[in-house]
Amino acid sequence: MSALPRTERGGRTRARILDVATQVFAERGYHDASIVRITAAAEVGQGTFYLYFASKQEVFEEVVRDLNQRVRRAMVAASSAETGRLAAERAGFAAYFRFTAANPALYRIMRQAEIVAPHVLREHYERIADGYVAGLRAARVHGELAEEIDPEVAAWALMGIGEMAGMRWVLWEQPDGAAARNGATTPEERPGLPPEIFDATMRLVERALSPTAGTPTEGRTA
Amino acid sequence: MSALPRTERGGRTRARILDVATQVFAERGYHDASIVRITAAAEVGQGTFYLYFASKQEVFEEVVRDLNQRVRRAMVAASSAETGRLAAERAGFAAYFRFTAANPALYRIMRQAEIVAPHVLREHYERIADGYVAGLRAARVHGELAEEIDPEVAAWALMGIGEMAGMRWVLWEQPDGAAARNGATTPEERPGLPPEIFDATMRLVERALSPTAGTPTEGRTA
Amino acid sequence: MSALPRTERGGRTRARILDVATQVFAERGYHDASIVRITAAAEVGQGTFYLYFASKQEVFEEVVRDLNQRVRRAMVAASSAETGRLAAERAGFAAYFRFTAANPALYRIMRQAEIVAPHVLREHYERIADGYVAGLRAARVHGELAEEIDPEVAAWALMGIGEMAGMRWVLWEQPDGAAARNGATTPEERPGLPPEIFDATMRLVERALSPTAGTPTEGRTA
Amino acid sequence: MSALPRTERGGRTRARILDVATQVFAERGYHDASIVRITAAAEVGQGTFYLYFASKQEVFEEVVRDLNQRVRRAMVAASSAETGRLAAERAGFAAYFRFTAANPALYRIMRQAEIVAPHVLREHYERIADGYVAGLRAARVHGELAEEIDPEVAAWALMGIGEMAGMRWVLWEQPDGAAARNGATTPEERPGLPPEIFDATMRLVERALSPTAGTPTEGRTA
DNA sequence: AATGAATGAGCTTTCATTCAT
DNA sequence: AATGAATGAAAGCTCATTCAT
Repeated sequence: MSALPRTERGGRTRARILDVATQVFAERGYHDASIVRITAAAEVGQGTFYLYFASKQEVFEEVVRDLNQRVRRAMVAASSAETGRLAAERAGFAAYFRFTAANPALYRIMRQAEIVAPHVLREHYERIADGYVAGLRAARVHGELAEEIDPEVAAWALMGIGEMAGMRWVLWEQPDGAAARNGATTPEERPGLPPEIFDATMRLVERALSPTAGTPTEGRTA
Repeated sequence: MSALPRTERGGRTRARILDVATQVFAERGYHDASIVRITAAAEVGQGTFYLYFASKQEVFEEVVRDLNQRVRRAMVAASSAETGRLAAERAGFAAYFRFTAANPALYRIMRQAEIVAPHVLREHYERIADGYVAGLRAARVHGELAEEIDPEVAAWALMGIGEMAGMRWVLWEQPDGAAARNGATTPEERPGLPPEIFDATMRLVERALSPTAGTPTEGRTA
Repeated sequence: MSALPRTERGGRTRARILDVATQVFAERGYHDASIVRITAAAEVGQGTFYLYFASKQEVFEEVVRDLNQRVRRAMVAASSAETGRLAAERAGFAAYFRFTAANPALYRIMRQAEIVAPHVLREHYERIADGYVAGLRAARVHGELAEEIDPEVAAWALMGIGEMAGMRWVLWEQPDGAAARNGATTPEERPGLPPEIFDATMRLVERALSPTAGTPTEGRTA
Repeated sequence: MSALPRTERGGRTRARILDVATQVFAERGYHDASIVRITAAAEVGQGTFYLYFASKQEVFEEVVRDLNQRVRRAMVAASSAETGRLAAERAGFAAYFRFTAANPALYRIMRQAEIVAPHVLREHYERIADGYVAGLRAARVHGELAEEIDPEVAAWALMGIGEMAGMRWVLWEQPDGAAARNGATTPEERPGLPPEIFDATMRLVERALSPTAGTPTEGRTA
């Protein structure tokens, strides 16, 4: 049976296993990610695994929750640095792409979650959507969101756009070194998405949401 | 070794296996969809499977290609019935949701493909995107697509919106019998998506793409 | 059930299967030599196989008997061309090596027979031994075999020497093109064994058997 | 993955599996010696097998190497107890037959190795041959080997004689209880081969090798 | 005479999990 | 807290053989 670690040393062991599990799940898929492999990579015995996690399924769910927390924190951090509502949204979007670029595990693990742990996947999407909805409601209050737009529907649309663009231009391009081409150096500046794609995407998003649609936004790069 | 069936009887057997495999993969996931289960459901011997497919992986890829073909055909059929360009796009979108509602297998199988057969998944998305791009280019020619919108980016955004909305409002709602609640009777009228959601989504899409953005479209139901 | 072929065409089919089976058994071993592979190589349907052989085991035994017949014929033909008794023996030996060089299948198939069809293997060795025994008895009558030598024991010793030398210097050397190095052109002259090894072997054999032992034989090359 | 046992308990388990595998391979042949059968006979779970051996092929090779080591040790032990060179050779020969009589597995497994693990089989023969060559070279130095005899060729001839005689008079006779008939009691005295056959064989060998050939040796029994 | 579709037992191998130490 | 030996069910896949055509 699993339990919370009682000592600091135990805490470190548990964290190491969780970390390694994330990588292994992402690289090999849930089913090929055997406990043997995970424990070997974490340099612990197989039995040790079961001190901290009740089952393979359980680590997987933990991994999903962990990733969800991390990506949401990155998005919140980025958007709360902005003052304008849509500017905040744009910043959050960019943060999402950056996270994806830095943690391709996110995608691959979420894909698996559809089968392995559907309820946790649902939570993942719902929590991100909630963040978008909150942001859009705030924008609405400030008159920055077109009246005819439903924040709920818009939130899921934004997520879909982000996920698909992330897959297409971040993940698939990654081996080609797209990020490097951007010439950006600090993580804050690295957009994840190629800048022209990011701009085109934001233009589309802003046309959809902004009350003053049709007015092209300035071509800022995220 | 697998081979193409040489007799009509063989052709029927192969088709039955492919069909059953689609269901089983969708219901249980690639890993739990054992050959034993597939062949039992298809009511053939296990060896028979290997007359027509070289491996489990191979049927899976075949299933993905088959679904891709079917969904694209449904979309093309629906949109080519319309005359206006964006009307065609709207019709294709609706067809996608209907297909999703009728074949929830599509989603679940594509999610798995990310891990099981990434190159085939890529083909799947690229082929659908190509369809959108072609439609949007045609719309551009007729002045129905805003100048500042990149058809490529828009295509992937549309796919993302469709996929996310389909997951959220078609798949997740399905056990609740949402489709039934709609009161629609013929498959043509069944929108897949609840009509108010479909409308809200189309409003957002049309704001994003149409040159006359900001002008709310009338609330047609797909 | 299998039956003897009734037509000439059937005879050809059966012969083709037997021939192909010999090759496939030699190349892949009894167990990896599947009926599918054999029939495919023979370009007949799987069912056709069972028109001529009752089972896989049966073809194998037939193959063993066939090879035994062929190697004995080669040996008899070679030795009956000689007049001296030990000269005949030497010629038979050489024929054995030549056959081995030309049909490496012989070895590989006999090795398998130990497990797959032990009684047929026994027959194989006993028949060859019988040939040697007959030759040695004739030599004894002509005073060409030392009194203290038991023909039965000598026969099996000769077979052992031939088999081991064939394995060591014919089979194992074969990829190195040892036969080619000999510069011999007609099959009759090709010794199978490198000539210096063949001579050394014959010297040893003749010392063992000849009544005038210790008298080195002239270094003829087979 | 297989690994060396890390505890004493593991060492015992591995040894038991290796031992049982030798018997099962000899009795049923490589192919019919299923892992299920081996592990059942060793009274361990199937998975346990794979803790110590990577595959069926791997145990088989290990078994071959193990047998090779044991038979060579038996031969060396027997021949190093003798002082005369050819006496040593004779003692080694006898040891070989005794080993064969006590471990019929040797033959049956080596036959299989031709197909299953040819390179290991080759090592097996080469190592034994090396032993003979060393012995014969030493005999040559002491003037106990005829000048015209090539030690290399003689070594392989001796192996061939030993193998064939062992097959014919040890293995094939065994079910008839030949060894028992010999009336020998201690393993040292049990010749493996019926004494008259052993003597006849040694006579032949000594004629072939000894510089004073033609001089019948006294009919000592091994 | 010839075929190829169909079968299911049986193979090797993997893996999450338990437990004694 | 940590380990690694042990397990056995279950997986994917092959194959000799049968049989309807």
